[in-house]
Amino acid sequence: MLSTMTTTARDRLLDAAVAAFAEHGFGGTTTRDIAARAQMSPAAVYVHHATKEELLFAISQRGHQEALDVLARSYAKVDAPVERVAGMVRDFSEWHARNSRIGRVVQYEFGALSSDHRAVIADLRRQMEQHMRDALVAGVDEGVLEVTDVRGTARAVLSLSVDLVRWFEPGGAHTAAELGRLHADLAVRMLRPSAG
Amino acid sequence: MLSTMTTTARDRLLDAAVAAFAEHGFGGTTTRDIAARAQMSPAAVYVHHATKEELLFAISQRGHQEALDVLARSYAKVDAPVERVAGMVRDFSEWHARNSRIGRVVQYEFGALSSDHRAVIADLRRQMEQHMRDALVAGVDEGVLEVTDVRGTARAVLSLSVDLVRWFEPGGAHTAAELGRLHADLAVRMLRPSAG
DNA sequence: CGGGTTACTAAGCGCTTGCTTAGCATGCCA
DNA sequence: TGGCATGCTAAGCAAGCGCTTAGTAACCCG
Repeated sequence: MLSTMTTTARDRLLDAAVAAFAEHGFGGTTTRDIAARAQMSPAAVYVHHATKEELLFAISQRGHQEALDVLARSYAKVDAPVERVAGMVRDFSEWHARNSRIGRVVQYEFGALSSDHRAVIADLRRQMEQHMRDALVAGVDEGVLEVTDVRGTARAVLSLSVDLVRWFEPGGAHTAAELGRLHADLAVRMLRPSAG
Repeated sequence: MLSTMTTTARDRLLDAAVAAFAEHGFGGTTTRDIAARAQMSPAAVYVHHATKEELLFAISQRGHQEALDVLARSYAKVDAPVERVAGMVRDFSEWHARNSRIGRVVQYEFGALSSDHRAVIADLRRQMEQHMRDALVAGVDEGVLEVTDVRGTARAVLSLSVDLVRWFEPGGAHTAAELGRLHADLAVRMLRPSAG
């Protein structure tokens, strides 16, 4: 029961911090606000995390790792390059829509991390871009994708998914699944060889 | 000379605030930091702007208006739908690359605005999306673009340009002009009717 | 049962925050 | 020439900040 309670309190704190950071930004959020959202005293924050920045790092690392896992799983699941890229974009967009608050925090508060923590996160980001580049290169090698600037195009394809955290709201014009399908379709059209 | 000096001091303050907000976020920036960057005393900030939030609003309004003007000019300059969309994406991406710090502030600090100011900015954003939707619809009507979800696709096309403020650094792998051309090419491929 | 660990709180320390006040030089207009 | 507006600064106020300290209740293991 103790370790269950511990995990619960820690997670309540992480959830509260995600909500607060997404709403007011890292610099605009007080540790008192986080504590209140988690229904604890201000000092309780420091039982589980040494500083406010470590709370952000925990959120950022978990968020990036989850997103990377989504991308890696979608990469590994399919061999045919076109269908593989489509699946990656679909799942990556859908994850960002379903986790848009977390996405906003991890994308926009990168600069608030300490330089050590920033290096850890930057490495996770590099891995995401590498997965997408690998997927593009495989398609080019098989002649089913046409990409002249692999680095720039990989970024552009990922932008489609990432940027939706800026405006996505559950209950809006699109569901997460619809956005995933739309973006996958647009990405495939972006990458297919021009006719002729 | 007086009005020149006034404009200069006001603009120095705006520039300083853009740099500070882009680096630390709105909540993480102190008015003392802004004043120091503009080489003034902390109180001088309040000679030109009533509150820190009004400074952000001035930056956000100016930034959004400039970006909207870029889009509107590119829309008006060309009639042929495919070339028009290509020009809009090229110029919009290039502007965001050349003004990535301003772009970061106006995109990521939207939530820090007062609700009155937020309404003004939201209207400018609506106009941008409307311009892109109009451009897509014109192409669909002429049969030279294929778009099933106009609203979602317009957002996706704009995402290509906007999202680059998240990572673009002058002196990186791409120049602003190169990114504009790349994104314009990708957008056109996204929107062209499938062969057959 | 007793020593130690864990999860927490009430209170608060020292500092920083957004913003204000009082005052001063400069330049313009009557 | 005198009165007033403008653009600025030095000093500082009340409030709020991140984080610490001292202490308590509950549980765990020998």
